[in-house]
Amino acid sequence: MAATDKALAGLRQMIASGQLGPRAKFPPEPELCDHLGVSRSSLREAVRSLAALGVIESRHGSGTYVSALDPAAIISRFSLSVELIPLEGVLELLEVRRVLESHATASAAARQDPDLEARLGDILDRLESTTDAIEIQFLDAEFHNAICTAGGNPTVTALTGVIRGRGGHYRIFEPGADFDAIKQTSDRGHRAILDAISTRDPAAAATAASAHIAQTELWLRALRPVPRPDLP
Amino acid sequence: MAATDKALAGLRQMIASGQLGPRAKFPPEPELCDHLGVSRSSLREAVRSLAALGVIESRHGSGTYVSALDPAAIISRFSLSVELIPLEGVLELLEVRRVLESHATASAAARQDPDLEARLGDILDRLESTTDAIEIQFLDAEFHNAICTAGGNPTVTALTGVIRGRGGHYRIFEPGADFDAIKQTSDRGHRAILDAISTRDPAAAATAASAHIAQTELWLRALRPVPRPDLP
DNA sequence: GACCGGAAATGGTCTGAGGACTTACGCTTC
DNA sequence: GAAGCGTAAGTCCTCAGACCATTTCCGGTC
Repeated sequence: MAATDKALAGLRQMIASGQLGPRAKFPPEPELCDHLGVSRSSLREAVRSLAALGVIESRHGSGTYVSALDPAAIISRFSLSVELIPLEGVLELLEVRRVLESHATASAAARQDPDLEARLGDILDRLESTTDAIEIQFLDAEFHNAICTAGGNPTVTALTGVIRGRGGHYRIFEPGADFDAIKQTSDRGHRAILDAISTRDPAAAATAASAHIAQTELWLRALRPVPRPDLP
Repeated sequence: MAATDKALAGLRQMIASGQLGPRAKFPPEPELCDHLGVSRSSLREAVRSLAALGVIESRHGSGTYVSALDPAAIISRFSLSVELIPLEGVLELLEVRRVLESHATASAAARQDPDLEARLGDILDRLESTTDAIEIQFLDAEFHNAICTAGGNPTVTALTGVIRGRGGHYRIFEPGADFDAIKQTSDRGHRAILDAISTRDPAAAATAASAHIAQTELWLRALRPVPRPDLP
């Protein structure tokens, strides 16, 4: 087996076997090299691999540690790769988001949480009164994120967040011919979701969320916008 | 900015900017080092990071390439990290699987595909006639995988597959007091799913799939099995 | 034209050295 | 005695150079 792969397997097994639990500290690099039988370069490449996946963390001057192994945190690491997926693949991912967020919205509607309703109402008020693309994206994320969080499953929140982040790289809300029509439809979609949550109607909430995201998919398919450079 | 991070950002931007599309070849390492202003070690660690995420691939003796950037392939890379998540987190993930696979099963039921039904029936026949834990897991995976594939969204198939693979690390089907009861319930659950698909009833299919996976969640919560070592 | 062997290109691994950051400890000071 | 501070040890980070392993390509041979 190749050196880096051997180191990778060794590190993974130290965690998988339970020898090192969440947040545990690894031995220093020289010791690990000796234990695994590879050079420091190979070991470090293996460490970087697992760090990229959110499984371990290196802290300069301190040591190398197992991460908290929190599923939401690990899923969030996907944004590094998901953000590079071309539009075709993003549409596949949006179906995942539609299904998951529809479910989370239904869960949120099933709960009795006046605070959530007030916060969502506030977000929508601000959202409806702005035409700034950056602010629209920010408030939209806040709205959906609050609902998913209320849904109760952090993993779902993280996953939908990653996908939404990728979708946000495409400029739907760009000044142009369709801007006003799109913005109005989007605003109405948000209101429909909030109404369903306010009336404690999970089925209506699921439908409204599903329709709202399906609408986004349609716009992406129709407009085929190009990804924009990173925001400031 | 640290050297490795600088290299990482540079590589990502080469892809994000469209300068290098799917399957494109990177310049040789020495050239990249020069271009990015970092040493070869730092560059290689950055390359390993992106390789771990399924974004790029190094081929010994040939070169370094952008991957196909296929969402399903990228999601499959998650299994490396998901397999290390403790039971608590796995239960959160199983809710994701339940929702997604329920959706995919409904989609499969909505299609007219006699081939699928025949194949699923064959799998279930074999599944019902074995008590070998390894074979049970294999056939179970084949059953669910065939349904998700028929659902039509490869991303969903990959995601549910990753989560199912993690669940499979826990020995539910272990010879013991409850083995027979659990096996029978599981078999009935599979039949219910196949029946719903055969009768082209998406709603029933979604319900059956959801109930089947919810049952798995209950078993995991109740039995709290320990992860088993890797299979041969 | 097909096969084969060697040379070139390229990533993989190892070693050694020095730098940068964090942490802990002992000292000083109040 | 407690707080602040500086030093030293521990640890990861980066660089440089050399050599190995694999793939690819090209020319020669049959």
